[in-house]
Amino acid sequence: MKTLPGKTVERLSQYRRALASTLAANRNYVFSHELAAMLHITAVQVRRDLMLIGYGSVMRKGYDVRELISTIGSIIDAPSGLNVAIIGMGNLGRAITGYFRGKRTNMNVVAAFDVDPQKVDKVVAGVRCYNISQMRKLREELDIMVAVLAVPADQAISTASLLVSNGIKGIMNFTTVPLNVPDAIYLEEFDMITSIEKVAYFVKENQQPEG
Amino acid sequence: MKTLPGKTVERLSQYRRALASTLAANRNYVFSHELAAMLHITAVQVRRDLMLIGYGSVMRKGYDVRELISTIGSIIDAPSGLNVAIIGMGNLGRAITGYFRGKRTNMNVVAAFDVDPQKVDKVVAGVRCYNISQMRKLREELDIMVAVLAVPADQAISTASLLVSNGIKGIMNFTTVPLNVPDAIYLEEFDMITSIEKVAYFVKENQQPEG
DNA sequence: AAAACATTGTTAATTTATTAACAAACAATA
DNA sequence: TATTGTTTGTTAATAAATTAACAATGTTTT
Ligand SMILES: NC(=O)c1ccc[n+]([C@@H]2O[C@H](COP(=O)([O-])OP(=O)(O)OC[C@H]3O[C@@H](n4cnc5c(N)ncnc54)[C@H](O)[C@@H]3O)[C@@H](O)[C@H]2O)c1
Ligand SMILES: NC(=O)c1ccc[n+]([C@@H]2O[C@H](COP(=O)([O-])OP(=O)(O)OC[C@H]3O[C@@H](n4cnc5c(N)ncnc54)[C@H](O)[C@@H]3O)[C@@H](O)[C@H]2O)c1
Repeated sequence: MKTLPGKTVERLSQYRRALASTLAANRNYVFSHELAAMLHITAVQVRRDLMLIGYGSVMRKGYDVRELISTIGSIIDAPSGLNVAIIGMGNLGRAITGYFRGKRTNMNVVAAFDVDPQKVDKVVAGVRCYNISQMRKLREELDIMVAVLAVPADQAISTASLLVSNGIKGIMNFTTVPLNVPDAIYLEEFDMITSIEKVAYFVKENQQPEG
Repeated sequence: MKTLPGKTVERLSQYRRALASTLAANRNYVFSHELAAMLHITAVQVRRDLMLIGYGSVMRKGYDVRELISTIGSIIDAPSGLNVAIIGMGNLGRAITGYFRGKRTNMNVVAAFDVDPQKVDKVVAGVRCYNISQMRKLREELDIMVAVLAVPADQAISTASLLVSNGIKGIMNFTTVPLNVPDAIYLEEFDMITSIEKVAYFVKENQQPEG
């Protein structure tokens, strides 16, 4: 299959989450407009995304929830699951680790890393924290592909290059420091202040974003 | 000024952050291509965004960093600052509260709210936690406009309607529950699992998102 | 079993967002 | 002071994302 647009990938992840809650509510079928309402988007958008992943089999009473969940999984999930490490077991690192626990996803947080002896060897939400010096060894042993970077700002750049040189393939960067990584490494960044400033702007303008 | 596209607002916030670090490095002017490099975007994009906010005065040696910071502020910031509350002082609530501390922004986290007696009346990173029952009163007294929702999933919907009925104008939703709020309330949502699943997908595909 | 209705998949149209192209505005250099 | 080089602001072109339109397919109602 052709590589999907990033936006579609994001929505597929969200559809799956919405579908899981649909299932939890004992509904076995959903219409495109129901899925749309849950995500605050249009039904056409939903249908178009599902078209892109070639989701066919449908009766005229909506999509088969279980089937769609599994189809989405077959598209966006790595076949054998994907191992994730948290780098920096501070407030944010702990919040993320806790968040993953119990979520039924195809991803596993298999390790955390820190430099602080107080954090090392502790277990949080079932995840053990190792000294960052063991990164190379454990990266390989545990087959860690993706790192969530949650270290202090002044450690961000050096830690990111350590990750890259140790064979990490994707980085989710929560620090506010813009990272430079090789093209082959997929980098995603998020900053709450940007998000909240956006909320603030549109609250001030008292309207929705144009476009 | 015409309402800006949401994407541009996001980038303005990021420009400002990048500009602050430029200033910290004792540079008083930046070129569009330098700003672009810091955000991994193109110089044209930068120039176009600045055009949209009508940023004029420029000598031929780049943008005046201080001036640009203040111009961006005059566009995206609320004139008198904007007060924010954290709803749910758990792991994530604490991480966000700590994150705001010391960040020079126009926004202030002025209160947190929780139901747990263990959390109420405690102070974290300079922010006091109140019982949620005091929300209405304090919302008004402290002029809280924006709420960051970080309560357990099963409390999300009821808490959101409480926020709305108490006069909150914008919500940053970190729970995984899709909220329904009146049109007049600006709603922004974020889910780490979606972001990390996106990283995972493009790592698997071993390429960048198309488009 | 015909008519009316509901829902999908897909193509076409529209709208947004990004990128390219380039004249104008200097600054530096010869 | 001409010439060369940089960098901007803006218009035009391109590309991406969303929305609209609608035929096809089946379901329900009469
Ligand atoms: N993007 C966002 O929305 C957002 C929100 C909150 C925090 N943050 C950022 O995330 C980062 C962490 O925030 P926090 O509140 O958890 O901070 P924190 O200080 O609580 O945690 C940082 C952790 O990193 C560890 N650490 C330090 N140097 C390290 C190294 N070289 N290698 C591995 N671990 C190291 C520290 O020991 C500590 O445990 C900060 O950069 C902060 O600005 C971002
Ligand atoms: N979007 C993301 O990326 C992301 C990441 C981490 C956590 N989360 C979500 O954020 C939420 C909080 O996560 P957490 O790890 O901080 O959980 P947590 O359990 O540590 O914290 C939740 C807090 O909310 C309080 N609370 C419960 N009911 C409340 C109510 N009615 N009003 C006010 N406060 C109430 C609890 O006392 C607790 O302090 C969860 O919904 C979680 O799924 C989202």
